[in-house]
Amino acid sequence: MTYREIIFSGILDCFVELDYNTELCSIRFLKGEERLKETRTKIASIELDEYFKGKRKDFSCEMDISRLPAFSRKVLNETRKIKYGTTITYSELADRIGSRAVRAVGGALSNNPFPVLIPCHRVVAKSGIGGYSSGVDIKTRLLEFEKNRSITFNSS
DNA sequence: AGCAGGTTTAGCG
DNA sequence: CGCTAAACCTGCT
Repeated sequence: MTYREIIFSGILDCFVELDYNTELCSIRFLKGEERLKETRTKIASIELDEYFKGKRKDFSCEMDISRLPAFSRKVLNETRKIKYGTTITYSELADRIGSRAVRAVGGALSNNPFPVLIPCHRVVAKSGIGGYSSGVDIKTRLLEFEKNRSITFNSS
């Protein structure tokens, strides 16, 4: 029994698919042009939708990453601490978990099952934006969006 | 074992 | 500044 919800992201101009089991198990961006029907009943879908509408900065929903390798879990848990509208580099993230495996950090991020919820887009290269498994264009838009939105949050 | 990464640094033009 | 090469560590075959 698997359950699927779809929301639309205006800022990314694409649909986003959330797969649930008993818990949320994956998030991905849909590339196709086709119109899809949106459904938002689960907490993660609702919170993610609010995020895309600029009404939410952090997430309360549960994310199960227990089956991932230990190193990946460390990386993702550390990534969750990065605040809205800010960025750190791959090497800094490696430092924070007491490792020098900057490349492996990138590898762990590329396997992030919950993009946006676990803000791997906030990890950038020392010079340049770095990569993003769903496409660097998405990463760029997310960062731009958060940067502009931070100003709004602070001044309101 | 071997290999490929969402990197980084240094070295050279 | 741009390009190349090598070192770094983890996870998959």
